Parts: sequence; C-alpha cells; structure tokens
Amino acid sequence: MSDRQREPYPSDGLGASHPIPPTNAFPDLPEATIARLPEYLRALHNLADTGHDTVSSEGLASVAGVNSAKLRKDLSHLGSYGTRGVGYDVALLIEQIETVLGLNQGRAVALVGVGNLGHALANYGGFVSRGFRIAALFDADPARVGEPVNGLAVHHISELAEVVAAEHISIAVVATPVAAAQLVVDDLVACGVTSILNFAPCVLSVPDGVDVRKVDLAIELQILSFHEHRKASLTALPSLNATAVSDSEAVAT
Amino acid sequence: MSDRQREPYPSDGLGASHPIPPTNAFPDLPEATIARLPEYLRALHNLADTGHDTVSSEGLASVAGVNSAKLRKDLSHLGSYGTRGVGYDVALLIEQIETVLGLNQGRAVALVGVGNLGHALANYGGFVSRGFRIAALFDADPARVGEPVNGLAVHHISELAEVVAAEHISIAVVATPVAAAQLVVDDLVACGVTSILNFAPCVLSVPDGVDVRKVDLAIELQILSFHEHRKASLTALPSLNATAVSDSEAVAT
DNA sequence: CGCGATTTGTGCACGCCTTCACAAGCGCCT
DNA sequence: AGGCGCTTGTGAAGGCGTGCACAAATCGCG
Repeated sequence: MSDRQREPYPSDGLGASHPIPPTNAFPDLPEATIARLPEYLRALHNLADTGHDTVSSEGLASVAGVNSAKLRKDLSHLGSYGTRGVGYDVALLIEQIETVLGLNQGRAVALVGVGNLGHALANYGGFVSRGFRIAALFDADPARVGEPVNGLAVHHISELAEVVAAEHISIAVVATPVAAAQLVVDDLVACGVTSILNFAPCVLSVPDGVDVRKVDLAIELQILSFHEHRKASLTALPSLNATAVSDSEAVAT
Repeated sequence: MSDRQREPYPSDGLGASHPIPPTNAFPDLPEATIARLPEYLRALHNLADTGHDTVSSEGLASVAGVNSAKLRKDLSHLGSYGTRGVGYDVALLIEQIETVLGLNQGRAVALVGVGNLGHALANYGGFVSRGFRIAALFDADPARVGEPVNGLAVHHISELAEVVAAEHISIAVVATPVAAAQLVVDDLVACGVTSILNFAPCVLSVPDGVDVRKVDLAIELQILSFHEHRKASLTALPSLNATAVSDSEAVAT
C-alpha cells in the first residue's frame, strides 16, 4: 500500500528533485479537504522558511489552526508520505500538495474589472507568491484601457478572446460591478475559461463544468454581525477582559 | 403555532412599521443557515427593487442560487412568515432577516491597515449599503496618519482604544501585512472588539468569545486551481462549447 | 539486537446538513 | 360556499465530515 511512491511522472518537466506520484486523477478528494490544503501549504512554507525539515501532525495542525486528527486524515487522502515516529518531511509535503493543487504550473489568471478592488487585487503580491501569474487585466471603460497597473496594460474587454487564448488563461477573477458581472462571465465562459473567482455580490449562472467561487465581503461582515448580535443578547456571562465592552446596547434579558 | 407573530418587541426603538418577533435569542440557528441568510437578503432586496411584493420559495431560491427545500428549511428556522399557497412577503422577510442578523443597528466597523487592499475596502460601497458604517481607519505607518480616505482621516494604531470606545466599534476588518496581523488583533481584542474579519493570510489566535472569519484570496484561487487541475486530467469528455479550450496541455490519458 | 517512546494512519461512531416527499394550510374561482 | 390548485412547513432518510481512540510502524538508545 506504500509502494506506489517511487514513480516519476512523465510530462510537465519542472525539474522536480523529489519523487512525485502520478498526481493526476484525484477524483474523490473530499471537498472539505481540498479547501484546507492551501492552508496547510501556507503553514508548511512558513515552517520551511524557519528551518524546519520535518514536522509532526500535531505541530503542523496547530500552525494551520486545525485538529491534528483532521490533518492526518486529510493528508492520508492524498497518499500520505509521513514517517511514523518522526512526522512529515516538510519539503516533500509542500511539493506533494502543490502538485495535487496544480500549482507548479504557474497558472495564468485574468482579472476583469480594474476599479478600486481590481487595482488592489492586481497589486496584491499574494497571488504571485503562491503559484499564480496575473497574465492580463481587462476593463470595459475605454478611459482605463492602456493604463498601466502593476506593470500590465489594461486591455479592453473586447480583446478577451484573443488574450485568453494567447496566454492560456483558464482562471479569471471578476471584480466588476454587479451589472456587468454576468455579461463578463458569459464572455469568459465562451472563451474557454472554466474557473471563476467572483467578487461581485450576485449569483452567477454558468454551464456545467465551470467552477465559480464567490467572495462577498459584505456577507462575511453580516455573518459576523449575527454572532455579534447573538453575543449581545446573551448579556449575563462576564467575559474575561470585558472592561471596554460595557455598551449601552444591552438588550432586555 | 402561528400566533406568536403579533408581539411588538420592547426596546431598540427603530421605528419599525412591521410586526417583529422578540428577535433576540436565536441561539440554535444552524451555522450553515446563518451563512446563507445574507445571500437571501441580497436577493430579496433585488426583488423588492424590481417591484416584487411576494415571492415563492422556488423563486427566491433560484435567485439566491440554492435549493428551494433548503431555503424553506432555513427560513423555517427563524419562525417562518410565509403564507401557504402564496409565498413570502418580501418586505417582511427582509426586515425579519435584517433583524436576525442585527443589521438594523448600523454597526460601526473599524478598518486596520490602509494599504492597497485597505484602500479598496474603505472605498467599497457595499459595506455601507448593507448595514455597516466604516467608523474609523487605522494604520501603523506614521506617513499615512491623517491621510483622508473616503472622507475619513486615518488614525494611528496607537489611538485604537479611545476611538473604538468612542465609536462603539465591535467589528474590525484587518487588512494589514501578515507580520502585523496578530499584534493588531491582540490590540483589538484588548479594546473589546469581539468580531474580526481577517484578510491577512495567517492563522490568528484569539480568546474564546471572539469570532474570526478569514478571507484569503490566494486560497480561493488555489481551490479553483485544484478543480482546474482535476478537470484537465479528465481530458476525454467533450464539453459543449469547447472550441477555444483546445489547449496544448492535454495530459496523457 | 531488542525494547520503548513516538507518531502516523484509520476504523468507528456521532452529529450536522442536505434532500426528498408529503401532509397541512391558504386563497381563488366558480 | 365549496372545491381545487398552489405553496409552505416538516418528518425521515441518506450522506458527508469530524473527532476519538487505538493498532501499526519507525527511530533511537542502551
């Protein structure tokens, strides 16, 4: 059960110095696990930068903010290369996770909508440092076309098809106003983009085979607001350092 | 079972013209439901703006992008004010959800870190239009202090305590670099902030009673990358409009 | 060379969430 | 006034995810 480890994979010559499994075909990874792998990866990079060669599930779990049992189960799903009694090889695990996530290919990402948020995203270094390359910027406003943002010139949205094809773009970030989002997404899908990260606060309809993830900042705040509201209605239990919390909004118990 | 509807609630005089239930104490709302309520709320506002007075669970569900059964169960958890054979009263449901989420209080939010992302967030209209008020901006860089952003002057982080107290701030958005995030959060917690929306790509440790939600843009992209990777390894099934998808990255089947 | 300390990998049980399917209730039309 | 069609609200079943607890495996040391 542990001998399918040494098998170099054929294509995608990225000069990997570690033995890597076939990698393709992870059809049945639990979605919850997938969502946590990036967090593990980030934690592992931190560990590697601070000179750690190996790490125990307990150690990695605490840095990643999860349960150690959950971590082990997650890693076991992708073949698990830990050593009992020792822990996990940090470098190997990094490469393993990056391979599973398909990050060692420097994926090209398009960003549509260069407004406030779009600007911030284009300048955000976190994308580049974590396996992505912002390959092109688009906007519908002719006044913005040509404007240089973080070293890239903004394309007009009408050039979408050719640029997407030329740059082999498969992932797009939508940071347009709500009114434009669905139109842009339709164009993106028509161009062959199959993964979309949507910042516009609306529901997008896409055909099967296209993945959409949504980030809605107001929704996050509203969820926090609920918990805040609920905490306020439980006014009674004296929290530890609640010296400054004595609001006047105490609801009648 | 439907007679606990007409009961005006005592405090919190916000001039509500609709009958609203006691509202406080929703201790056992499923977390999954809470996370969806904001989406329902947004969809309902859209419906109200387009002249709809009532909506069926089917209709609202499709606009909100969920299953109609799920929607009904979610709404049933908060007392459910639908009319069989008709549907839900849009305006009433809006008020109901806003009350549950605690949005009709115009919650004050602090934003810490006025860099690229912080600027974008400060200028983002979506917060204000959905029940929040950005009450104060903070940064550790003395060069930024005093700079006006969207009509607000940036405070130095050292003024956190007094401003938080003066403005009754209970929610904070952290948009600082990773290195500063934990320090800022410790300060926030010490000032009595009990809900934090974290944009820094790191795990924050907070005491019990403090809620943290995290938004990591790179993680979202990495999750998409995995699905992209998986789709690429399943090269075989001919998708519908895949004319432009004929990449050269076809992995060996 | 063997033993103990340590850590991984996993079977199992529990709880949450989703989904189906249908009874109960409401309004409208005749 | 009565019946019919439509929609809500909910019981029950199934699936997914989590966490416990322990067997299996590996290393280091005497």
